[in-house]
Amino acid sequence: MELSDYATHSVKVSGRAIMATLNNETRERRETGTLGKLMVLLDMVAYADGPLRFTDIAAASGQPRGTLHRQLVHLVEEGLLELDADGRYSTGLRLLELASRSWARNELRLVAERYLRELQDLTGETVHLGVIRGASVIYLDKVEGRQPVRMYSQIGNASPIYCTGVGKAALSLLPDDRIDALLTEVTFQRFTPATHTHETLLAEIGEIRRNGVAFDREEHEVGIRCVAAPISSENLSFVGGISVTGPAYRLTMERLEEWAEPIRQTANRISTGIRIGLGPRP
Amino acid sequence: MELSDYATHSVKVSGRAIMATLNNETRERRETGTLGKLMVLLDMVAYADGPLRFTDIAAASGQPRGTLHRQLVHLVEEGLLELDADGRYSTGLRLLELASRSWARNELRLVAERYLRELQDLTGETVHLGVIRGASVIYLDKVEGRQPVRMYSQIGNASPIYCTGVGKAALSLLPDDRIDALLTEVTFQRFTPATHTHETLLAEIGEIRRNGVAFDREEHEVGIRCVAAPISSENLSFVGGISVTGPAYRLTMERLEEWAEPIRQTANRISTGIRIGLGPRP
DNA sequence: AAATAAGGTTCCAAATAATGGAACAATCGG
DNA sequence: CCGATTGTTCCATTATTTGGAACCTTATTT
Repeated sequence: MELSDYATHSVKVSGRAIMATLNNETRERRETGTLGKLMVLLDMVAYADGPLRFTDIAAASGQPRGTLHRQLVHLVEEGLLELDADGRYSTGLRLLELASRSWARNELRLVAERYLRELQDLTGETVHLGVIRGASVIYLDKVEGRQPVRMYSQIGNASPIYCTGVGKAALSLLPDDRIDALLTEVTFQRFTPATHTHETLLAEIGEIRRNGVAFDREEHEVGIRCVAAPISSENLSFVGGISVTGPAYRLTMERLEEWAEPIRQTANRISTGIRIGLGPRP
Repeated sequence: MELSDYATHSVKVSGRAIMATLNNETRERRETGTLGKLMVLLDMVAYADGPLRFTDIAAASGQPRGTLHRQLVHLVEEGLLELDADGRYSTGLRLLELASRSWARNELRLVAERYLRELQDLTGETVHLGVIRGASVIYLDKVEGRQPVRMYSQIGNASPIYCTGVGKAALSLLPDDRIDALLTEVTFQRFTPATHTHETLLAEIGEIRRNGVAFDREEHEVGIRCVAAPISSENLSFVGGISVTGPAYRLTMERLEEWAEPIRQTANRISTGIRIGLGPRP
């Protein structure tokens, strides 16, 4: 009942749209056959507001019941979905298990680890590492201060590219045509009075390119500011960034300016580390 | 080169074996068609020691090159795998993204959250929440002390059932025939001098049933002890547990005994919370 | 520099798996 | 107890996957 509108829309938008891989000149060819169909279901369940019943999924996916049934059985057998006693589907622990492996071995994360910590020590604020995927930033790691933390919370999270420090910093590395291509897919949602529009974002990109750092001036959330600097592989096969984030009352713009230089330096070190293939032991 | 032996074996063992769902009397029917084949590949990459090249995967999977090629393309298109500039495959960020959603919404975790924190406050030590999947314990959450933490590290991690407090506690809830069924799949690896064998484990299960708590007396790692208590849904459709873990020098057996009662109580509250469907707002 | 090998990719007829309509259970509400 | 709703199974049809072979492309050898 209250689950009846997990929005076919937002599923597609937040879930699948992210799929758009960055270096994909020839878009529109996600012919992944059987797997593609299953992933749509997985997305739907993952991005729903709560567990979904068979009927809900049937309605939203438009698949005939017989087909859907077998698909769900397969997903459950593989542990990608779970079916509880009340007949409701939610995502399976298998995902967590696979992601945990994936995360633990991620090369960028391993290289960046110690630098993030250094930045945290220097600033005392929360440090993030993120990567661009499609028109979103996905956070790969986070080092918080002394607080008792909800660490995982941000990791793996996907945020819009246009109102995060990491997103803007990363964008600034891309050639204009790629930026344009990316931004056509984006709908600019106004999170705060300071959130960018397409035009103001493009204007700021120029500035970011000159400075080598991007600021988030409460553009995503009121009361939250950050400084970020870009990271990339040599051929831009991936781009991302690191940022220092905190409450506006503590992070005045003056203070953020002070941190610009160390952030830029750290980002450069990470980029270099990636390029020369520094393993987990730099 | 150095990747040539990512062990077809350990892939199957650590990866797929975990799939064995608990309440599956009629095993041996993992007919998941296309999806199953792709998951084997995903597992292989996820459980390898590093990125794999096409040829490595081809050799290990035994698939003809043409077939394998298309399968990998599909996995990459869906973001489940990533192909770097050197032609090496590793797991994709899509997994992290999905798992992050999954984790954030997990009902058990949401119910348990505040209780874990309470236990952390009481003991000052690290508290874990885990669930049984096949013959492994998968950690769902972790609350650490004041240290600057590597939070994610343990979450999603799969550990053997027979040498973890949570695993043993959870086992103790199951009827003997199900325990037997589970343990036939298990090879008892000797991690420390105190690690259980099949026989000693069964012996301890009786004791755990009487006490309602399980101890890990340096059975998985020398110098690490823990107390754990079991959690379950009404019909045992899932079983798991919570534990308090720490260094042996601080966690004497006397101290662990003192915590037995609070842990038992907390575990009971969580079980009740689950059963009456307490949402995230208890 | 040419020849050879190894690593990847594309093609296509044959084999296999997915599809979806319909018939069949099970559960629910009155 | 009936009718409605929800979930499951069956099976001929349709679509996808398969795998061998031919084909590129890059390293390696002579």
